[in-house]
Amino acid sequence: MTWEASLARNARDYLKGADLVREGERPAALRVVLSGWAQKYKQLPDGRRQILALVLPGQSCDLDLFTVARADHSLSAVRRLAVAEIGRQEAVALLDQCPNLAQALCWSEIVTAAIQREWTINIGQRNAIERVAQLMCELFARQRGMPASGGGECDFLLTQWQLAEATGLTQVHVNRTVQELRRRCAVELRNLRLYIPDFAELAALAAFNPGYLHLGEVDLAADRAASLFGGREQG
Amino acid sequence: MTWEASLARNARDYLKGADLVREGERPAALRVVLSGWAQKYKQLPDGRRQILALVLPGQSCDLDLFTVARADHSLSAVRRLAVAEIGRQEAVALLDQCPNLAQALCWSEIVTAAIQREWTINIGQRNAIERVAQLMCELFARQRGMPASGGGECDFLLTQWQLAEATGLTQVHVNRTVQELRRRCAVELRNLRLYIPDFAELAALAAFNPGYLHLGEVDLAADRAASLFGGREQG
DNA sequence: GTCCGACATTCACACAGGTTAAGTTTGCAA
DNA sequence: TTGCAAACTTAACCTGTGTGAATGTCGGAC
Repeated sequence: MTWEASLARNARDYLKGADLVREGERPAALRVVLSGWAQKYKQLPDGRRQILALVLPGQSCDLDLFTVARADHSLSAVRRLAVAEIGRQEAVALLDQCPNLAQALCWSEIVTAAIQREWTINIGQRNAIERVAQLMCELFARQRGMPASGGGECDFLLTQWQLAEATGLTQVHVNRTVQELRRRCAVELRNLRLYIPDFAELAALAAFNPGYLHLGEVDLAADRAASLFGGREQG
Repeated sequence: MTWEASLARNARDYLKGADLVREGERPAALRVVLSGWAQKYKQLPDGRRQILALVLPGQSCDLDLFTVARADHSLSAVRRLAVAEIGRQEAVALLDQCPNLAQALCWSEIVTAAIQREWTINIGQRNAIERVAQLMCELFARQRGMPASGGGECDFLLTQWQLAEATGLTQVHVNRTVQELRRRCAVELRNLRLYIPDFAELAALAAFNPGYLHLGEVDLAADRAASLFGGREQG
């Protein structure tokens, strides 16, 4: 059984908002996003919700969940989502016969942790405009890498409500903020696509520093992560 | 060379505020806190600072930093601090000859990541009282475990200014908040000690749910890590 | 087409928390 | 014992963001 075959054989679909894992459950599978975005989130008893991380195609959702008795956060579909859910036994067997895979997962965990730290300072220190701009920069860079110059476009599957839950703002204030970004011609958001006329300008607005993404740290692990997960390659 | 001997031989002291690692540097050592607290932090270009995590005695600071080309955050001393700084070669040798050590570090990374997620929702969703109360609950539980009933006391080495940087509030508002907690007899803070008369009461104030600390799950995890990674990490 | 639900937008108003700037207390070194 | 810096308090004032509710818009199902 190869990795690719395992992904294909275990594919599964979810509708928008459907939970893959709920906080407190015992997660039993290793999940890899095939298409669409997944979100990690936590909720307070009264319903306040924080999106903790976004999982993009090619990424694994829950290596962390895999080793832990009870999930400390939930995982759900941002929109329609396809994932491969590889059972524990099969996952262990695959990792066993392919140590590069284990290394790749490890590297992905390290980058995920770095992103989580950046989200912490984003929410803790930046104001509304900076927060939204920063998140847009990150999502662009994670999909397309850092543009040498000028701008570009990429997928953007979040509603303004979800954007609010990810940035610790309210949906109303996110709306004001997105419009302000639009007014300044820093971004355009249309049809689930994000258009950035001048990336450097948006990055300046956000005080975006891409170091935490560890792009292009040509590491044995990083190198292999790209090929193993079938995701796009980084320079 | 045993682990304990290595710790003792590589001990080193830092004064309050001194940096052990700065963002952008290539971290070269594995660090373990012997006494005092260390803080991970990030700074924006204009000086706004967010404390990302606190490292308590017995914990390692930077397994993450160990595998990465350039540090994505800084590490400094909360107050006078003693750490063991084990050079890369020596660390690799130790991990090589003691697979349990690698497993333990792996587990510690998993819990650290879970704590980082909790800090994200703390800053993103809770109000000032809840944030401060939550952090106090966490620091108590990490030092003393969850009390079966009643309260207790523990070290608390943060100034109100640092508490502000950790919670995304201002120093002035932290002061108001701590006084409000005092007024409600939820906590007392004196001489670098935190006194909690009734832990359950403080936990309720904070909507504190200790699941994310994964207390008492250690053995299970070591087991699973072993099956996942064959008991050894990459170098 | 037209209906409907999901999203986005707008508005008026409220307030938690930020800002600035003094004090006051505490710890500790000389 | 004094002196000084770090830490903590207090106060007056301000603003970015939250709240609640109504309205507008768009795309897909039928």
